[in-house]
Amino acid sequence: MTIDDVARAAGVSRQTVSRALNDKGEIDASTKQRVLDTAHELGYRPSRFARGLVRQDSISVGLMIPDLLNPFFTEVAAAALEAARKRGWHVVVYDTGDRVEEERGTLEVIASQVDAVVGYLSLPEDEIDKLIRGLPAVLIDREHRAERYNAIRIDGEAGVHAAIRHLADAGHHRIAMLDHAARSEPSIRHHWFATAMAACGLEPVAVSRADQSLEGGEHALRELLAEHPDVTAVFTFNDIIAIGALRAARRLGRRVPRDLAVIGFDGLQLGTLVEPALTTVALDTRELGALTIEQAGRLLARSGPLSHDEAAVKAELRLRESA
Amino acid sequence: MTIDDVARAAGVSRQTVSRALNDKGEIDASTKQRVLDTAHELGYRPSRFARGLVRQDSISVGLMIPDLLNPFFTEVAAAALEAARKRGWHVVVYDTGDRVEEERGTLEVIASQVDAVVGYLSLPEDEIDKLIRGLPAVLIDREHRAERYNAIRIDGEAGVHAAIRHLADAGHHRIAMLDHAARSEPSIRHHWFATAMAACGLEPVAVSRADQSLEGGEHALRELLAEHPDVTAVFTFNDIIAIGALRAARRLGRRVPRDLAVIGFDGLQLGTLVEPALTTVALDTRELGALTIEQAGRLLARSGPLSHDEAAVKAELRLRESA
DNA sequence: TTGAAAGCGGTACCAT
DNA sequence: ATGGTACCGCTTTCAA
Repeated sequence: MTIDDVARAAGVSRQTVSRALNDKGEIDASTKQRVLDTAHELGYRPSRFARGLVRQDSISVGLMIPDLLNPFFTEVAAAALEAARKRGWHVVVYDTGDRVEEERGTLEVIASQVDAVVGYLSLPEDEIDKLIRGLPAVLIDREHRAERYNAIRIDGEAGVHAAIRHLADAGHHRIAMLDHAARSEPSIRHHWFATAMAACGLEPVAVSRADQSLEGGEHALRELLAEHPDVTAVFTFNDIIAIGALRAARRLGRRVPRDLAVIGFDGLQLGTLVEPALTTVALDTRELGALTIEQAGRLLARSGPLSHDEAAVKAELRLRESA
Repeated sequence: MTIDDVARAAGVSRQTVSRALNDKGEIDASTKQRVLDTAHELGYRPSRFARGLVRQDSISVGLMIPDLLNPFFTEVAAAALEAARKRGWHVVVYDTGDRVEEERGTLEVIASQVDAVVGYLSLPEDEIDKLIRGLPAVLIDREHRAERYNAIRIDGEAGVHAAIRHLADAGHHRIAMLDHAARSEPSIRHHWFATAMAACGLEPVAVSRADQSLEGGEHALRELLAEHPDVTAVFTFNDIIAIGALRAARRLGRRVPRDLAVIGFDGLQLGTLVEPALTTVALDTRELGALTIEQAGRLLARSGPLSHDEAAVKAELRLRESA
């Protein structure tokens, strides 16, 4: 079913069909109506590829998200969508379910579908290279693993320092961290935590690892407190883990923040919803999304990319109730 | 920058370039390498449109979501993405921010970008008609407003009946509902509520309207209880409103479920997270997503669409702690 | 107002 | 192993 079929059925040339469909002038009203009618009867739809080929507009970017149901990634995705819409871009979203095979498969197929890829990728850089073959890419939060690709960094150093300082000022000196358990190396957030502790003249009581889920946080806090009952404050890799910890604390009968102070990382809206509201080192996810899209735009336009400093979003301490 | 530029630069024909890029056989290894190198130097990327034009594969659907940050829609989106990925489809996501203006603008531009649209649309059908001009569309949860389009319904009748029956059996007879405030007409969920109440021989104490937000639910419950202090149970339009109500109840010093029973609708994961966990009439969002994509597939294949009964997902009472 | 022809940027088929 | 040519389905330019 092509434009020619419609033309034939309506007894006109295909240019006339094109005119009718695209609301161009220079066409008799009755002809137009007749063409429109036959097109409708035939159930004709113009090929988006043929159209795109000739009108060189419309940009679409692929957005890679590890798990859309994780509220943090939901916020990032929403922010990226918003920034893209302002430019009239289309965003093709892929949820890789945190599986590298899915990442691979998606990247393999993505190259012929979008003009750029943005988002979270856990594959090593050389493998990404092979898969996307020059497709412009903007990776988010690669921590120390972003060498060759343009990445948007999350700079939580000052925020974490402020958080630890806040705990220290409140008299806490038995402080622990719940880091994530995904990769074998400690996270960069842990690094910030360690230097912040040192700057306050404090020694971490312990650093446990938690799955990035409510249950993960709950479980990890229970274990932590079992081993170190004297801990009075915890800093966590992210808000999800922190909220799990909050729940564990409540079930253990520890009152937050009186018996145990909890500080998360991310600044999720979800944190305002729990009781007590979560104190956290907050990220501006909308800025993160905007920067990501901005960087993609620069790559596509081949104008200079954002500098190392510009390509970062700073996180800052947001005091609520849990610390 | 086209395939011809690369061919010229490498001193070969464009077919040879095509072979090199697509890993076809029948090409000298050294030639291939030379072509690949020049392509890389030139920063050449094949046009996805030209490619799509000749290889007629790859389907992409537009997914319209009113507000991705609303956890319910996040779940639906994730479910649709999952179902689409199983078929190898690409999903272009549009967050309309609950504004009809955005809906219009998106639909207008979408027709030349995707093979089908699915999701939530609040525009009236005749306006949708004009905008998408025959693009296959699957609307979700149009309640009673879906006449001509294929829609996936949410059938909560039995679930709501079970919920009200549960309340009645627990001795509640002062029951109210917090409906949504979006449209002027009462929701179909309200209709189910009303018939369920009647079936139990009960008379609703009141039906208030709430914005679909935590604050909306909180506010609405306060007003409701101010006017009708004798209410002992509420059924809400959705879980978000219910969670807001939960918060209001706690702040008013009403213990849930002892002083006030609360039942929501949707079955959000979020509801397991609040304290007490929310009893709700739960929807299988994954099934909803799967059905939506399935229906889109049938429309594209021009095979028969799902029947009225098949195109529905049933909601059922999920007892947790709040009632 | 309408139609013929020339692309848009690729891939596939058939020679060479 | 490589190149010539047709063609994918549509829009734009130019004549008629």
